Amino acid sequence: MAAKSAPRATYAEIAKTAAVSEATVSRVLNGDENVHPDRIKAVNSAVKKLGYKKHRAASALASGRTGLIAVVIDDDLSIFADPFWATVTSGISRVLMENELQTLLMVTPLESVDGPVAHYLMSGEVDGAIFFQLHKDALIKRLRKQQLPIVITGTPHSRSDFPFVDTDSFGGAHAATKHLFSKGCKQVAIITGDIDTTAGAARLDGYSQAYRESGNVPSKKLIAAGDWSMESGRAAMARLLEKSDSVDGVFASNDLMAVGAMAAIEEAGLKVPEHVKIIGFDDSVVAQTARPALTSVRQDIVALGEAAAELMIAQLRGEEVVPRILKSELVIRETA
Amino acid sequence: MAAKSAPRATYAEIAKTAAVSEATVSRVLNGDENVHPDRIKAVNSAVKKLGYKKHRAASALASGRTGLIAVVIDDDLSIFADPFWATVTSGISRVLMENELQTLLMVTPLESVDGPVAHYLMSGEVDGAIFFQLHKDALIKRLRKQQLPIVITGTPHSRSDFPFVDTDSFGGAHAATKHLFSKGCKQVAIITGDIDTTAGAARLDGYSQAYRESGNVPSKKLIAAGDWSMESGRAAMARLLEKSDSVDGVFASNDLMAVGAMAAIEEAGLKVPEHVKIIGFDDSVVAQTARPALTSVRQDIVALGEAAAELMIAQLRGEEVVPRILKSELVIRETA
DNA sequence: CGATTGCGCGAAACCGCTTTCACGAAAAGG
DNA sequence: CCTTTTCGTGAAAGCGGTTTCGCGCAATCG
Repeated sequence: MAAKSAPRATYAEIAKTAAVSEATVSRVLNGDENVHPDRIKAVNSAVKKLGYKKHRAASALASGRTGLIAVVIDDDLSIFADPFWATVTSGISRVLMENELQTLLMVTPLESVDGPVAHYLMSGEVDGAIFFQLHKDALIKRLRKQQLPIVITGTPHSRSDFPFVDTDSFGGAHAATKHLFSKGCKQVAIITGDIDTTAGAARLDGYSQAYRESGNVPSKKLIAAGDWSMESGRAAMARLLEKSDSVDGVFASNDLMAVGAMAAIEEAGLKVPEHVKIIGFDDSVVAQTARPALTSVRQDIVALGEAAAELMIAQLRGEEVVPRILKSELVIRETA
Repeated sequence: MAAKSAPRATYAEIAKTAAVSEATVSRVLNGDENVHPDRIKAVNSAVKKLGYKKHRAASALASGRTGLIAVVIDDDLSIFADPFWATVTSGISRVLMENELQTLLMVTPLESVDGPVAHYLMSGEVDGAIFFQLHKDALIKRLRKQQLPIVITGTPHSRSDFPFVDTDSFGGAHAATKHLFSKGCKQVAIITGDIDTTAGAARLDGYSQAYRESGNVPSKKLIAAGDWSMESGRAAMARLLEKSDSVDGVFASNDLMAVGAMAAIEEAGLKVPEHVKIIGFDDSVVAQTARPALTSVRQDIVALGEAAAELMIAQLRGEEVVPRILKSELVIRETA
């Protein structure tokens, strides 16, 4: 049942038509410096003439490099339904592909440091791993110790020396909050995400900072906890309206909660944005389909994935790597 | 920079501790029938004792089977942002993983039959390919001719003998339309998706059929063309309201267009569901965040992916394969 | 100008598993 | 009881690259 692929050219043939040894072919194809220009040319033209493509498995076996980068989503399937991760993944995939690397997708809870996936990653079957939604950093530490190049998408908790990429949550939240004040809001509340996550915490910090810059300190009453879900946004908003009827601006830490909050506001007989202005975060489809259309903090998600892949590639090359924080941008629609 | 993986066990060691030849080890590990039970046991316990894992690259080189299944998304990045495909992919990934196969993600336009991706797929680097969003079936035909196992997600145009999996678009549309009639609607319109796609056409057919079963024939005026986008839904609805002010039910071929239609209805000063009832298709997040919450046809998207993977595996085993159509189900919320 | 160093290159071992081939032993057949 | 099959098994030849090793030659040095 295996594919009856067209007969492949091999080093043997290239070596013959270029009149060099297979060793030299290998050197040329792997960019070894110490080869005479003439031979390089000869090999390259033979390669072109024969339409040669390197056999990945053979190369992997001999060199120990598989050309595979795992994209690991440490969770059950549901999380991948979030368009966010899918979009990041597509960015990763594009960049890797351009660099002759392949994207191996692993959607699975990483049970433990000894689980099958962990084992898999550690056994040299991939050249590197990019993690989303990090739950277990014990595993990551272990992998790093084994020299496996790692990139984390999202800021890791232990701000250790893991290479990571992230959106500027703090800056986005800051800008959103500031915008609400500039629109004349006096009592700006926040609906936080899960503040155990670094993104949740950073967004709260950005809000607080902007609040302080406005000359006041946000009262506890203006901070309502959510967990990223629409329903939690609705509940949080309901609580805010109860505690303080003067809330006239809300920064929700993601779009889903913002939409939930809008529902609560409407249920309370108030109108967005007349009575309460609101801003979300992510600029997801939901922000665009909401009515009124939701003002939101936009992150360039594809770019996030691309950055992750680039960090990976840098590591593979042995370059030093620094975390990368991507700018976010306020997209103004109707709610604020 | 390669990973300094723990020293791997090899066949040599297993053979020694089990006191058999490497050939026998291979037989046992690949499920060859003709091995004495005692030796099978010996090998298996040696494997366990040594914590042996097969070296994929070596195995691939020797056998020509890579254990890799490509998931090919024939489009640019944007399409993968659609949670639909991401969800399908996660279903695929899970099933493949359970069967010791890996998911190779390729998000890229398949330019031509001679493009790099095509070449890649044909050169035996993967054991099979699962396609989404098929644009070029010339390529697929070529791949099949090369014996490469293929599965298509979504009904292919040329209803040739490609193995495919799909949701029952016809049935879903039929049920939705019927539901609108049963709710007392008299003039039920449809907003179609791109009817060049098989899904778009099937949904229109389901609608028409249900309409006829209600004892009437749908007039042309009740059929408005969309292209799956929210904006096209809004425009289509506006046209419908113009042409016939008595429309009191709408089946939109996806959720995004349904949401667009709701906006148009509201802009016309009408209310959902009092004046116009509406049903979408997909039961995506958007259906849940919409206000009023959108009644929609739900497809089990993860199951779709799983089915695709299963079809793939069946082919790999050399079994005969028949297309699989998954049931859809109406999720009733507030709009109908 | 002989001795040392460095560069470019080919021979050959090797990566770890799969598969063909042939052989001895046991089972079946005459 | 001897021949023909069948069955279980190991030796060994790959699969297609990569990499070490060492050799010949030219450049460098004293």
